[in-house]
Amino acid sequence: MTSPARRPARSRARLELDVAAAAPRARRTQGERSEEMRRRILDAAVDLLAQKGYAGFRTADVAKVAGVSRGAQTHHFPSKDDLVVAVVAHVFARASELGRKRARRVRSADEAIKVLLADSQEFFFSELFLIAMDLAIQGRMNHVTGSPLVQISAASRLPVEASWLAALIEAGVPAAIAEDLLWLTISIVRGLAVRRLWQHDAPRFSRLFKLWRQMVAQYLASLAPPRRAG
Amino acid sequence: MTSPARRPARSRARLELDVAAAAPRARRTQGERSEEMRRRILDAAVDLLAQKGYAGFRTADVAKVAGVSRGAQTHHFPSKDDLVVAVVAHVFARASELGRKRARRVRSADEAIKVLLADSQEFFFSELFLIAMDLAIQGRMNHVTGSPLVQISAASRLPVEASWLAALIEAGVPAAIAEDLLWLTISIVRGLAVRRLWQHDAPRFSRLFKLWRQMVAQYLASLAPPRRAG
DNA sequence: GATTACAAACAGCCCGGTCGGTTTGTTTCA
DNA sequence: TGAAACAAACCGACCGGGCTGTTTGTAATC
Repeated sequence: MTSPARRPARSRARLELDVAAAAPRARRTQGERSEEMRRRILDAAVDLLAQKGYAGFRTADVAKVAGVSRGAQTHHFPSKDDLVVAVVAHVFARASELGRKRARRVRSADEAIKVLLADSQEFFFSELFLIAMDLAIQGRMNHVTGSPLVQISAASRLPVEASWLAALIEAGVPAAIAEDLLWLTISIVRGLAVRRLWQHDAPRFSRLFKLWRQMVAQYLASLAPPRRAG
Repeated sequence: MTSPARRPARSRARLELDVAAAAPRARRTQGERSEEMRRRILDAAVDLLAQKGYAGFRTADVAKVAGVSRGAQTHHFPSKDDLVVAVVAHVFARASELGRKRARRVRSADEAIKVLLADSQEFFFSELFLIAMDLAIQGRMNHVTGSPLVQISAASRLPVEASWLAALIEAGVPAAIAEDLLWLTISIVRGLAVRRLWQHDAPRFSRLFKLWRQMVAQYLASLAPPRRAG
Protein backbone atom coordinates (compact mmCIF):
# COMPACT_ATOMS: atom_id res chain seq x y z
CA MET A 1 0.00 0.00 0.00
CA THR A 2 1.39 3.31 1.05
CA SER A 3 4.92 3.23 2.39
CA PRO A 4 4.96 5.50 5.41
CA ALA A 5 8.18 7.46 5.48
CA ARG A 6 8.67 8.62 1.97
CA ARG A 7 8.30 11.27 -0.62
CA PRO A 8 9.66 14.65 0.08
CA ALA A 9 9.68 14.70 -3.72
CA ARG A 10 6.57 16.75 -4.13
CA SER A 11 7.72 19.66 -2.09
CA ARG A 12 10.99 19.64 -3.98
CA ALA A 13 9.18 19.83 -7.28
CA ARG A 14 7.22 22.82 -6.21
CA LEU A 15 10.37 24.52 -5.00
CA GLU A 16 11.91 23.99 -8.42
CA LEU A 17 8.90 25.63 -9.94
CA ASP A 18 9.22 28.55 -7.66
CA VAL A 19 12.86 28.90 -8.62
CA ALA A 20 12.42 28.46 -12.38
CA ALA A 21 9.47 30.74 -12.23
CA ALA A 22 8.92 31.88 -15.79
CA ALA A 23 10.29 28.80 -17.53
CA PRO A 24 7.84 27.59 -20.17
CA ARG A 25 8.59 23.89 -19.77
CA ALA A 26 9.01 23.71 -16.05
CA ARG A 27 8.05 20.62 -14.18
CA ARG A 28 4.42 20.72 -13.21
CA THR A 29 2.27 18.59 -11.01
CA GLN A 30 -0.30 16.38 -12.64
CA GLY A 31 -3.08 18.49 -11.27
CA GLU A 32 -1.58 21.61 -12.75
CA ARG A 33 -1.12 19.98 -16.13
CA SER A 34 -4.69 18.72 -16.14
CA GLU A 35 -6.12 21.99 -15.01
CA GLU A 36 -4.32 24.04 -17.60
CA MET A 37 -5.25 21.58 -20.31
CA ARG A 38 -8.90 21.65 -19.33
CA ARG A 39 -8.87 25.41 -19.21
CA ARG A 40 -7.32 25.75 -22.64
CA ILE A 41 -9.76 23.28 -24.12
CA LEU A 42 -12.76 24.92 -22.51
CA ASP A 43 -11.71 28.39 -23.57
CA ALA A 44 -11.27 27.21 -27.12
CA ALA A 45 -14.65 25.50 -26.99
CA VAL A 46 -16.30 28.70 -25.79
CA ASP A 47 -14.67 30.65 -28.59
CA LEU A 48 -15.80 28.18 -31.19
CA LEU A 49 -19.34 28.01 -29.85
CA ALA A 50 -19.53 31.79 -29.96
CA GLN A 51 -18.15 31.80 -33.45
CA LYS A 52 -19.89 28.93 -35.19
CA GLY A 53 -22.78 28.09 -32.93
CA TYR A 54 -23.52 24.63 -31.65
CA ALA A 55 -24.58 23.44 -35.06
CA GLY A 56 -21.09 24.02 -36.41
CA PHE A 57 -19.31 22.92 -33.28
CA ARG A 58 -16.72 20.24 -34.08
CA THR A 59 -14.62 18.48 -31.51
CA ALA A 60 -11.58 18.39 -33.75
CA ASP A 61 -11.73 22.17 -34.17
CA VAL A 62 -11.58 22.55 -30.43
CA ALA A 63 -8.34 20.62 -30.24
CA LYS A 64 -6.88 22.61 -33.10
CA VAL A 65 -7.81 26.01 -31.68
CA ALA A 66 -6.66 25.02 -28.21
CA GLY A 67 -3.34 23.87 -29.63
CA VAL A 68 -3.90 20.49 -28.07
CA SER A 69 -3.80 17.02 -29.47
CA ARG A 70 -7.02 15.24 -30.01
CA GLY A 71 -5.85 12.56 -27.62
CA ALA A 72 -5.44 15.05 -24.81
CA GLN A 73 -8.90 16.34 -25.44
CA THR A 74 -10.54 12.96 -25.42
CA HIS A 75 -8.63 12.13 -22.29
CA HIS A 76 -10.22 15.02 -20.41
CA PHE A 77 -13.56 15.00 -22.22
CA PRO A 78 -14.27 11.53 -23.53
CA SER A 79 -17.36 12.49 -25.48
CA LYS A 80 -18.68 15.58 -27.14
CA ASP A 81 -21.53 15.77 -24.68
CA ASP A 82 -19.08 15.70 -21.80
CA LEU A 83 -17.31 18.65 -23.33
CA VAL A 84 -20.50 20.58 -23.91
CA VAL A 85 -21.72 20.07 -20.38
CA ALA A 86 -18.36 21.22 -19.06
CA VAL A 87 -18.56 24.25 -21.30
CA VAL A 88 -21.93 25.14 -19.85
CA ALA A 89 -20.51 25.04 -16.36
CA HIS A 90 -17.52 27.07 -17.49
CA VAL A 91 -19.69 29.68 -19.17
CA PHE A 92 -21.96 30.16 -16.22
CA ALA A 93 -19.05 30.23 -13.82
CA ARG A 94 -17.60 33.10 -15.82
CA ALA A 95 -21.02 34.68 -16.07
CA SER A 96 -21.70 34.68 -12.38
CA GLU A 97 -18.30 36.23 -11.80
CA LEU A 98 -19.53 39.13 -13.86
CA GLY A 99 -22.51 39.58 -11.63
CA ARG A 100 -20.72 39.04 -8.36
CA LYS A 101 -17.84 41.43 -8.73
CA ARG A 102 -20.32 44.28 -8.88
CA ALA A 103 -22.22 43.35 -5.76
CA ARG A 104 -21.68 46.80 -4.37
CA ARG A 105 -23.89 48.83 -2.18
CA VAL A 106 -26.43 51.16 -3.66
CA ARG A 107 -28.13 54.10 -1.99
CA SER A 108 -31.32 54.69 -3.91
CA ALA A 109 -33.77 52.54 -5.78
CA ASP A 110 -32.95 54.42 -8.95
CA GLU A 111 -29.29 53.69 -8.57
CA ALA A 112 -30.14 50.06 -7.92
CA ILE A 113 -32.02 49.85 -11.20
CA LYS A 114 -29.19 51.63 -12.94
CA VAL A 115 -26.60 49.19 -11.66
CA LEU A 116 -28.88 46.29 -12.38
CA LEU A 117 -29.30 47.41 -15.97
CA ALA A 118 -25.57 47.78 -16.42
CA ASP A 119 -24.77 44.42 -14.86
CA SER A 120 -27.44 42.62 -16.80
CA GLN A 121 -26.21 44.11 -20.01
CA GLU A 122 -22.74 42.88 -19.24
CA PHE A 123 -24.02 39.33 -19.25
CA PHE A 124 -26.87 39.39 -21.74
CA PHE A 125 -24.98 41.37 -24.35
CA SER A 126 -22.00 39.07 -24.09
CA GLU A 127 -21.29 36.01 -26.13
CA LEU A 128 -21.81 33.94 -23.02
CA PHE A 129 -25.52 34.56 -23.18
CA LEU A 130 -25.66 33.69 -26.85
CA ILE A 131 -23.89 30.43 -26.17
CA ALA A 132 -26.20 29.63 -23.29
CA MET A 133 -29.24 30.38 -25.41
CA ASP A 134 -27.96 28.34 -28.30
CA LEU A 135 -27.32 25.36 -26.07
CA ALA A 136 -30.66 25.82 -24.35
CA ILE A 137 -32.52 25.67 -27.63
CA GLN A 138 -30.48 22.71 -28.71
CA GLY A 139 -30.83 20.99 -25.35
CA ARG A 140 -34.56 21.39 -25.26
CA MET A 141 -34.83 17.92 -26.78
CA ASN A 142 -31.37 16.50 -26.22
CA HIS A 143 -31.71 15.35 -22.65
CA VAL A 144 -28.05 14.53 -22.28
CA THR A 145 -26.97 18.14 -22.45
CA GLY A 146 -30.35 19.69 -21.76
CA SER A 147 -30.94 18.81 -18.14
CA PRO A 148 -27.43 19.62 -16.89
CA LEU A 149 -27.74 22.93 -18.67
CA VAL A 150 -30.97 23.90 -16.96
CA GLN A 151 -29.59 22.76 -13.64
CA ILE A 152 -26.30 24.61 -13.99
CA SER A 153 -27.82 27.78 -15.30
CA ALA A 154 -30.35 27.88 -12.50
CA ALA A 155 -27.71 27.21 -9.87
CA SER A 156 -25.61 29.97 -11.33
CA ARG A 157 -28.12 32.69 -12.11
CA LEU A 158 -30.58 32.37 -9.27
CA PRO A 159 -28.06 33.41 -6.59
CA VAL A 160 -27.16 36.42 -8.69
CA GLU A 161 -30.80 37.40 -8.92
CA ALA A 162 -31.26 36.79 -5.23
CA SER A 163 -28.46 39.18 -4.40
CA TRP A 164 -29.96 41.78 -6.71
CA LEU A 165 -33.31 41.30 -5.08
CA ALA A 166 -31.75 41.92 -1.71
CA ALA A 167 -30.02 45.01 -3.04
CA LEU A 168 -33.30 46.37 -4.36
CA ILE A 169 -35.08 45.82 -1.07
CA GLU A 170 -32.20 47.32 0.82
CA ALA A 171 -32.40 50.34 -1.45
CA GLY A 172 -35.94 50.90 -0.34
CA VAL A 173 -38.02 49.08 -2.94
CA PRO A 174 -41.02 47.47 -1.27
CA ALA A 175 -40.40 43.76 -0.94
CA ALA A 176 -43.81 42.97 -2.38
CA ILE A 177 -42.91 44.27 -5.82
CA ALA A 178 -39.13 44.17 -5.81
CA GLU A 179 -39.02 40.76 -7.40
CA ASP A 180 -41.45 41.73 -10.12
CA LEU A 181 -39.48 44.84 -10.93
CA LEU A 182 -36.35 42.75 -10.99
CA TRP A 183 -37.89 40.34 -13.44
CA LEU A 184 -39.19 43.11 -15.65
CA THR A 185 -35.84 44.84 -15.70
CA ILE A 186 -33.96 41.69 -16.57
CA SER A 187 -36.55 40.77 -19.16
CA ILE A 188 -36.10 44.08 -20.89
CA VAL A 189 -32.37 43.63 -21.09
CA ARG A 190 -32.73 40.05 -22.23
CA GLY A 191 -35.30 41.00 -24.81
CA LEU A 192 -33.15 43.74 -26.23
CA ALA A 193 -30.17 41.40 -26.24
CA VAL A 194 -32.11 39.08 -28.50
CA ARG A 195 -33.32 41.86 -30.74
CA ARG A 196 -29.71 42.86 -31.08
CA LEU A 197 -29.26 39.76 -33.19
CA TRP A 198 -31.23 41.38 -35.96
CA GLN A 199 -30.86 45.05 -35.29
CA HIS A 200 -28.32 46.70 -33.05
CA ASP A 201 -29.25 50.26 -32.17
CA ALA A 202 -27.14 51.27 -29.19
CA PRO A 203 -28.44 54.84 -28.80
CA ARG A 204 -31.99 53.63 -28.76
CA PHE A 205 -31.11 50.98 -26.21
CA SER A 206 -29.70 53.48 -23.75
CA ARG A 207 -32.69 55.74 -24.33
CA LEU A 208 -34.98 52.86 -23.49
CA PHE A 209 -33.05 52.07 -20.35
CA LYS A 210 -33.36 55.66 -19.27
CA LEU A 211 -37.08 55.64 -19.90
CA TRP A 212 -37.43 52.46 -17.91
CA ARG A 213 -35.64 54.01 -14.96
CA GLN A 214 -38.02 56.97 -15.10
CA MET A 215 -41.01 54.70 -15.15
CA VAL A 216 -39.77 52.69 -12.22
CA ALA A 217 -39.04 55.84 -10.23
CA GLN A 218 -42.48 57.17 -10.94
CA TYR A 219 -44.14 53.92 -10.04
CA LEU A 220 -42.27 53.69 -6.76
CA ALA A 221 -43.12 57.29 -5.97
CA SER A 222 -46.78 56.55 -6.52
CA LEU A 223 -46.65 53.67 -4.05
CA ALA A 224 -45.18 55.79 -1.30
CA PRO A 225 -46.26 59.34 -2.11
CA PRO A 226 -43.75 61.94 -0.97
CA ARG A 227 -44.70 63.34 2.39
CA ARG A 228 -42.16 66.04 2.79
CA ALA A 229 -44.20 67.58 5.52
CA GLY A 230 -43.89 64.47 7.66
CA MET B 1 -34.49 1.09 -80.14
CA THR B 2 -37.90 2.61 -79.79
CA SER B 3 -40.65 0.90 -81.71
CA PRO B 4 -42.58 3.65 -83.49
CA ALA B 5 -46.28 2.87 -83.35
CA ARG B 6 -46.92 2.22 -79.71
CA ARG B 7 -48.34 3.44 -76.49
CA PRO B 8 -51.74 5.04 -76.73
CA ALA B 9 -51.82 4.01 -73.10
CA ARG B 10 -51.17 7.46 -71.77
CA SER B 11 -54.11 9.26 -73.27
CA ARG B 12 -56.45 6.54 -72.15
CA ALA B 13 -55.13 6.90 -68.65
CA ARG B 14 -55.97 10.58 -68.72
CA LEU B 15 -59.52 9.95 -69.76
CA GLU B 16 -59.98 7.47 -66.96
CA LEU B 17 -58.65 9.99 -64.53
CA ASP B 18 -61.04 12.66 -65.78
CA VAL B 19 -63.95 10.31 -65.27
CA ALA B 20 -62.98 9.49 -61.71
CA ALA B 21 -63.13 13.17 -60.90
CA ALA B 22 -63.25 13.34 -57.12
CA ALA B 23 -60.71 10.59 -56.63
CA PRO B 24 -57.84 11.49 -54.29
CA ARG B 25 -55.41 11.02 -57.13
CA ALA B 26 -57.03 13.47 -59.52
CA ARG B 27 -55.00 15.14 -62.19
CA ARG B 28 -53.19 18.16 -60.94
CA THR B 29 -51.40 20.92 -62.72
CA GLN B 30 -47.65 21.17 -62.38
CA GLY B 31 -47.99 24.26 -60.29
CA GLU B 32 -50.34 22.52 -57.91
CA ARG B 33 -48.04 19.56 -57.55
CA SER B 34 -45.05 21.77 -56.90
CA GLU B 35 -46.83 23.95 -54.45
CA GLU B 36 -48.19 21.11 -52.40
CA MET B 37 -44.81 19.42 -52.39
CA ARG B 38 -43.04 22.55 -51.25
CA ARG B 39 -45.62 23.12 -48.56
CA ARG B 40 -45.31 19.59 -47.20
CA ILE B 41 -41.53 19.80 -47.17
CA LEU B 42 -41.50 23.19 -45.49
CA ASP B 43 -44.02 22.16 -42.86
CA ALA B 44 -41.96 19.10 -42.07
CA ALA B 45 -38.83 21.21 -41.90
CA VAL B 46 -40.47 23.61 -39.48
CA ASP B 47 -41.58 20.73 -37.30
CA LEU B 48 -38.13 19.23 -37.26
CA LEU B 49 -36.43 22.54 -36.53
CA ALA B 50 -38.79 23.11 -33.64
CA GLN B 51 -38.16 19.61 -32.39
CA LYS B 52 -34.45 19.09 -32.84
CA GLY B 53 -33.07 22.55 -33.38
CA TYR B 54 -30.87 23.49 -36.28
CA ALA B 55 -27.95 21.51 -34.93
CA GLY B 56 -29.93 18.30 -35.26
CA PHE B 57 -31.60 19.27 -38.48
CA ARG B 58 -31.04 16.62 -41.17
CA THR B 59 -32.23 16.91 -44.72
CA ALA B 60 -33.05 13.23 -44.95
CA ASP B 61 -35.31 13.52 -41.91
CA VAL B 62 -37.26 16.22 -43.65
CA ALA B 63 -38.01 13.97 -46.58
CA LYS B 64 -39.02 11.17 -44.27
CA VAL B 65 -41.34 13.28 -42.12
CA ALA B 66 -42.85 14.95 -45.16
CA GLY B 67 -43.48 11.57 -46.72
CA VAL B 68 -41.54 12.66 -49.77
CA SER B 69 -38.72 11.08 -51.64
CA ARG B 70 -35.29 12.51 -51.23
CA GLY B 71 -35.19 13.20 -54.93
CA ALA B 72 -38.31 15.32 -54.81
CA GLN B 73 -36.84 17.30 -51.98
CA THR B 74 -33.56 17.97 -53.70
CA HIS B 75 -35.47 18.97 -56.79
CA HIS B 76 -37.29 21.74 -54.97
CA PHE B 77 -34.49 22.62 -52.56
CA PRO B 78 -31.16 21.70 -54.11
CA SER B 79 -29.11 22.44 -51.03
CA LYS B 80 -29.67 22.45 -47.32
CA ASP B 81 -29.12 26.18 -47.23
CA ASP B 82 -31.80 26.68 -49.86
CA LEU B 83 -34.19 24.77 -47.68
CA VAL B 84 -33.29 26.72 -44.57
CA VAL B 85 -33.72 30.06 -46.28
CA ALA B 86 -37.10 28.96 -47.58
CA VAL B 87 -38.05 27.85 -44.09
CA VAL B 88 -37.20 31.29 -42.75
CA ALA B 89 -39.50 32.90 -45.26
CA HIS B 90 -42.19 30.34 -44.45
CA VAL B 91 -41.88 30.91 -40.73
CA PHE B 92 -42.08 34.65 -40.93
CA ALA B 93 -44.94 34.51 -43.37
CA ARG B 94 -46.87 32.48 -40.83
CA ALA B 95 -45.71 34.77 -38.06
CA SER B 96 -46.86 37.96 -39.70
CA GLU B 97 -50.23 36.37 -40.29
CA LEU B 98 -50.50 36.08 -36.54
CA GLY B 99 -49.87 39.77 -36.10
CA ARG B 100 -52.05 40.96 -38.92
CA LYS B 101 -55.26 39.17 -38.15
CA ARG B 102 -55.49 41.08 -34.88
CA ALA B 103 -55.06 44.54 -36.36
CA ARG B 104 -58.22 45.68 -34.71
CA ARG B 105 -59.15 49.04 -33.35
CA VAL B 106 -58.43 49.89 -29.76
CA ARG B 107 -60.02 52.64 -27.69
CA SER B 108 -57.59 53.41 -24.92
CA ALA B 109 -53.85 53.33 -24.52
CA ASP B 110 -54.22 50.69 -21.85
CA GLU B 111 -56.21 48.48 -24.15
CA ALA B 112 -53.60 49.00 -26.82
CA ILE B 113 -50.88 47.76 -24.51
CA LYS B 114 -53.07 44.85 -23.50
CA VAL B 115 -53.66 43.79 -27.07
CA LEU B 116 -50.03 44.33 -27.90
CA LEU B 117 -48.97 42.07 -25.06
CA ALA B 118 -51.35 39.36 -26.14
CA ASP B 119 -50.34 39.53 -29.77
CA SER B 120 -46.66 39.59 -29.02
CA GLN B 121 -47.02 36.59 -26.79
CA GLU B 122 -48.70 34.72 -29.58
CA PHE B 123 -45.57 35.05 -31.66
CA PHE B 124 -42.77 35.08 -29.14
CA PHE B 125 -44.14 32.18 -27.13
CA SER B 126 -44.58 30.10 -30.24
CA GLU B 127 -42.14 27.68 -31.74
CA LEU B 128 -41.79 30.05 -34.67
CA PHE B 129 -39.82 32.46 -32.54
CA LEU B 130 -37.59 29.71 -31.22
CA ILE B 131 -36.83 28.60 -34.74
CA ALA B 132 -36.10 32.15 -35.82
CA MET B 133 -33.81 32.69 -32.86
CA ASP B 134 -32.02 29.42 -33.43
CA LEU B 135 -31.41 30.24 -37.06
CA ALA B 136 -30.37 33.78 -36.19
CA ILE B 137 -27.73 32.53 -33.80
CA GLN B 138 -26.59 30.01 -36.33
CA GLY B 139 -26.66 32.52 -39.18
CA ARG B 140 -24.61 35.06 -37.31
CA MET B 141 -21.55 33.62 -39.00
CA ASN B 142 -23.00 31.63 -41.85
CA HIS B 143 -23.56 34.38 -44.37
CA VAL B 144 -25.45 32.13 -46.74
CA THR B 145 -28.40 31.77 -44.41
CA GLY B 146 -27.62 34.74 -42.20
CA SER B 147 -28.25 37.67 -44.47
CA PRO B 148 -31.47 36.39 -46.02
CA LEU B 149 -32.70 35.72 -42.52
CA VAL B 150 -32.08 39.25 -41.32
CA GLN B 151 -33.64 40.62 -44.46
CA ILE B 152 -36.72 38.45 -44.32
CA SER B 153 -37.31 38.91 -40.64
CA ALA B 154 -37.01 42.66 -40.94
CA ALA B 155 -39.36 42.76 -43.91
CA SER B 156 -41.84 40.67 -42.00
CA ARG B 157 -41.73 42.12 -38.51
CA LEU B 158 -41.20 45.81 -39.15
CA PRO B 159 -44.59 46.31 -40.82
CA VAL B 160 -46.23 44.60 -37.88
CA GLU B 161 -44.50 46.93 -35.50
CA ALA B 162 -45.38 49.90 -37.63
CA SER B 163 -49.05 49.04 -37.47
CA TRP B 164 -48.84 48.66 -33.72
CA LEU B 165 -47.11 51.98 -33.47
CA ALA B 166 -49.94 53.57 -35.40
CA ALA B 167 -52.46 51.89 -33.13
CA LEU B 168 -50.73 53.23 -30.05
CA ILE B 169 -50.64 56.76 -31.37
CA GLU B 170 -54.24 56.50 -32.44
CA ALA B 171 -55.11 55.36 -28.95
CA GLY B 172 -53.73 58.55 -27.57
CA VAL B 173 -50.14 57.73 -26.74
CA PRO B 174 -47.93 60.71 -27.52
CA ALA B 175 -46.03 60.05 -30.71
CA ALA B 176 -42.77 61.09 -29.11
CA ILE B 177 -42.70 58.13 -26.78
CA ALA B 178 -45.03 55.65 -28.47
CA GLU B 179 -42.19 53.92 -30.24
CA ASP B 180 -40.14 53.60 -27.08
CA LEU B 181 -43.06 52.14 -25.20
CA LEU B 182 -43.64 49.76 -28.07
CA TRP B 183 -40.04 48.61 -27.94
CA LEU B 184 -40.10 48.18 -24.20
CA THR B 185 -43.31 46.21 -24.31
CA ILE B 186 -42.07 43.90 -27.02
CA SER B 187 -38.74 43.51 -25.28
CA ILE B 188 -40.45 42.40 -22.11
CA VAL B 189 -42.39 39.75 -23.95
CA ARG B 190 -39.34 38.65 -25.87
CA GLY B 191 -37.25 38.53 -22.75
CA LEU B 192 -39.77 36.44 -20.90
CA ALA B 193 -40.10 34.17 -23.90
CA VAL B 194 -36.40 33.44 -23.64
CA ARG B 195 -36.50 32.94 -19.92
CA ARG B 196 -39.26 30.45 -20.54
CA LEU B 197 -36.59 28.17 -21.96
CA TRP B 198 -35.26 27.62 -18.46
CA GLN B 199 -38.19 28.39 -16.27
CA HIS B 200 -41.81 28.64 -17.27
CA ASP B 201 -43.93 30.39 -14.67
CA ALA B 202 -47.20 31.39 -16.33
CA PRO B 203 -48.87 33.02 -13.31
CA ARG B 204 -45.85 35.19 -12.73
CA PHE B 205 -45.79 36.15 -16.38
CA SER B 206 -49.35 37.40 -16.36
CA ARG B 207 -48.69 39.23 -13.12
CA LEU B 208 -45.73 40.95 -14.72
CA PHE B 209 -47.78 41.92 -17.73
CA LYS B 210 -50.37 43.43 -15.46
CA LEU B 211 -47.75 45.37 -13.58
CA TRP B 212 -46.33 46.64 -16.82
CA ARG B 213 -49.72 47.90 -17.92
CA GLN B 214 -50.08 49.75 -14.64
CA MET B 215 -46.70 51.35 -15.02
CA VAL B 216 -47.44 52.45 -18.55
CA ALA B 217 -50.80 53.89 -17.53
CA GLN B 218 -49.19 55.78 -14.70
CA TYR B 219 -46.43 57.09 -16.87
CA LEU B 220 -48.84 58.30 -19.51
CA ALA B 221 -50.98 59.93 -16.86
CA SER B 222 -47.97 61.79 -15.58
CA LEU B 223 -47.24 63.14 -19.02
CA ALA B 224 -50.71 64.56 -19.41
CA PRO B 225 -51.92 65.17 -15.89
CA PRO B 226 -55.67 64.80 -15.48
CA ARG B 227 -57.38 68.16 -15.56
CA ARG B 228 -60.89 67.24 -14.63
CA ALA B 229 -61.69 70.82 -13.89
CA GLY B 230 -60.88 71.79 -17.47
C1' DG C 1 7.32 0.59 -12.00
C1' DA C 2 2.79 2.06 -11.94
C1' DT C 3 -0.40 5.37 -12.96
C1' DT C 4 -1.74 9.23 -15.28
C1' DA C 5 -1.29 12.57 -19.13
C1' DC C 6 -0.67 13.06 -23.84
C1' DA C 7 -0.23 11.71 -28.87
C1' DA C 8 -1.53 9.71 -33.31
C1' DA C 9 -3.53 6.56 -36.30
C1' DC C 10 -7.79 3.91 -37.19
C1' DA C 11 -12.52 2.59 -38.17
C1' DG C 12 -17.20 3.08 -38.99
C1' DC C 13 -21.08 5.89 -39.36
C1' DC C 14 -23.57 9.72 -40.94
C1' DC C 15 -24.73 13.19 -43.96
C1' DG C 16 -25.26 16.13 -47.90
C1' DG C 17 -24.82 16.41 -52.70
C1' DT C 18 -25.04 14.19 -57.28
C1' DC C 19 -26.72 11.42 -60.95
C1' DG C 20 -29.12 8.21 -64.15
C1' DG C 21 -33.56 6.93 -64.89
C1' DT C 22 -38.89 7.08 -64.51
C1' DT C 23 -43.29 9.29 -64.29
C1' DT C 24 -46.34 13.10 -65.00
C1' DG C 25 -47.65 17.31 -67.19
C1' DT C 26 -47.34 20.69 -71.17
C1' DT C 27 -46.56 22.31 -75.69
C1' DT C 28 -46.05 21.61 -80.64
C1' DC C 29 -47.59 20.07 -84.90
C1' DA C 30 -50.20 17.52 -88.31
C1' DT D 1 -58.29 16.31 -81.82
C1' DG D 2 -54.57 13.23 -81.09
C1' DA D 3 -49.82 11.97 -81.08
C1' DA D 4 -45.16 13.04 -80.38
C1' DA D 5 -41.58 16.00 -78.53
C1' DC D 6 -40.35 18.50 -74.72
C1' DA D 7 -40.05 19.94 -69.88
C1' DA D 8 -40.74 19.45 -65.18
C1' DA D 9 -41.48 16.57 -61.15
C1' DC D 10 -40.06 12.69 -58.84
C1' DC D 11 -37.37 8.57 -57.38
C1' DG D 12 -33.74 5.91 -55.07
C1' DA D 13 -29.05 4.62 -55.02
C1' DC D 14 -24.29 5.90 -54.82
C1' DC D 15 -20.11 8.52 -53.37
C1' DG D 16 -16.83 11.14 -50.96
C1' DG D 17 -15.82 13.80 -47.03
C1' DG D 18 -16.09 14.75 -42.41
C1' DC D 19 -16.79 13.65 -37.76
C1' DT D 20 -16.91 11.07 -33.39
C1' DG D 21 -15.32 7.52 -30.52
C1' DT D 22 -11.76 3.96 -29.98
C1' DT D 23 -7.46 1.88 -29.75
C1' DT D 24 -2.72 1.50 -29.49
C1' DG D 25 1.60 3.67 -28.34
C1' DT D 26 4.77 7.18 -25.80
C1' DA D 27 6.09 10.58 -22.26
C1' DA D 28 5.59 12.65 -17.79
C1' DT D 29 4.59 12.30 -13.01
C1' DC D 30 4.29 9.93 -8.69
